[in-house]
Amino acid sequence: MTPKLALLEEYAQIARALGAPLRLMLLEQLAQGERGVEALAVKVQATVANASQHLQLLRRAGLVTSRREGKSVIYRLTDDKTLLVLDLIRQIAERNLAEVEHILSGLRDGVDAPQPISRSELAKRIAEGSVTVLDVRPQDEYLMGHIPGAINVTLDDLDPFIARLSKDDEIVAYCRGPYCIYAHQAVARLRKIGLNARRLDGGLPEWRADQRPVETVVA
Amino acid sequence: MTPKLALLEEYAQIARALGAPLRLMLLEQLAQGERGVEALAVKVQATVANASQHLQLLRRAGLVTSRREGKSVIYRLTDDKTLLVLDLIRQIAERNLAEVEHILSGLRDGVDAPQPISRSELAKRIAEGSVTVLDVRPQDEYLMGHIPGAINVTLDDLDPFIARLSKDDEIVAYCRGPYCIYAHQAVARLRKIGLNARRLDGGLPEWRADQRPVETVVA
DNA sequence: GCTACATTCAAGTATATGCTTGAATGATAT
DNA sequence: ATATCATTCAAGCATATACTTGAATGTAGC
Repeated sequence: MTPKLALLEEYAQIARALGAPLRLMLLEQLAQGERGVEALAVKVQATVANASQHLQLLRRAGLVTSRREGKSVIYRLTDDKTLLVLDLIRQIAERNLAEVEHILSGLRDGVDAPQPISRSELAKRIAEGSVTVLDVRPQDEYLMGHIPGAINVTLDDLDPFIARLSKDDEIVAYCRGPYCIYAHQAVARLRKIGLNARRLDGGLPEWRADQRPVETVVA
Repeated sequence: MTPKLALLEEYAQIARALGAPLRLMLLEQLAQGERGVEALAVKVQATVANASQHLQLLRRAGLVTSRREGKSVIYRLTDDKTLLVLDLIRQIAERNLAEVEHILSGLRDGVDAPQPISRSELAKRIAEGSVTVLDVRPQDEYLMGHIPGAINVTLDDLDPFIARLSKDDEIVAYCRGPYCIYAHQAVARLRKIGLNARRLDGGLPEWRADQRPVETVVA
């Protein structure tokens, strides 16, 4: 019976690695692309030492790997399946935890949002030129890669930007992925003033995983 | 930023619920079908109070629900997606954790096992009558449901049973699901003595989830 | 070699978790 | 009502985890 327990302990270790908000944020960042420790620490608003410790825990669980590059250590996701696990957990949470439904309805701010648009649908609309795509992530993440033609507008910049949109435009917003709520918030605000806005299903990592084109701004 | 953290905390709670071997065993049992607290406690070799506490934690995470039935409380899985998460975690573990590979190779006992047979393939072979199916779970689980025609042989009973098998038979063994190692062990022992044995991909819950027929022994 | 810089390690503290034990609750049957 | 049974609660202990702080390690450039 001992090998069975040993195996379960290994599986449990992976699950525990996903069991802290800060580590989920780190994984969300790493889903955008590989990063150094300090950049990650800034993004998740933790001290460098703390971020480093969490990253090492993720590495022990096999979820990330690291390499040295000069003075820096660059971390990246080991396995794309990790993103599938995170998305499944989110689905389970939305279906079974009243608390989650409550938080999400708060984000919707009394506005009824339509179903998210699928990535294949969005690709078609982009080809037709019949859609305005908003990337609501911070600028540095936008620069590292975004959906071709997408306009980078953070939530803070949204109000001044609204003047450039018309009620006739179809607007699609996206951000980091299933855990990112910026797109929810942006859509809620746009719909509240009568604009035709929807969320994209998934974020940039999912778009990229579909082998769809990604535009980069060269530094 | 507070709603984001609140959401992540909910997701993390689900992940943490999967972060203890005992709870994984409870979920494995519940994947076979709903059960009362005491039956579960016996199966996972824990005290009733301890099992009850773990079950309550799983319930808080939304992974199981319970109902009262007379004096007993019956628990069951809330969402079939939970099994998908468990299977994904197992896949990640096997790909990325050297420790897991090491444990599994110990189970194989120096024997090279072929790829598991798929469930659709097995269904075809059963229809042809060209396969001997072994259910290596404990008898009570076999009685509650098994693949039609499967023979119930626990690992303890395997040696006396071997005489009834011939080198010409194609043998397929299965047990509870992806976390169950009985089938690995049975296959290793059968192959060691030259028999043509393979494992089924997944266990009874996966077979059932495929809408395939399940045979029950009425009490 | 010396210095600067990014990351990791080590120690300390507060909090959370897993398990045990024994008592409390809830439901049924007499 | 009382007795019985299954489950849950409550308290206590040992261990694990999250975060902070300050020191140690490793690499690059002078």
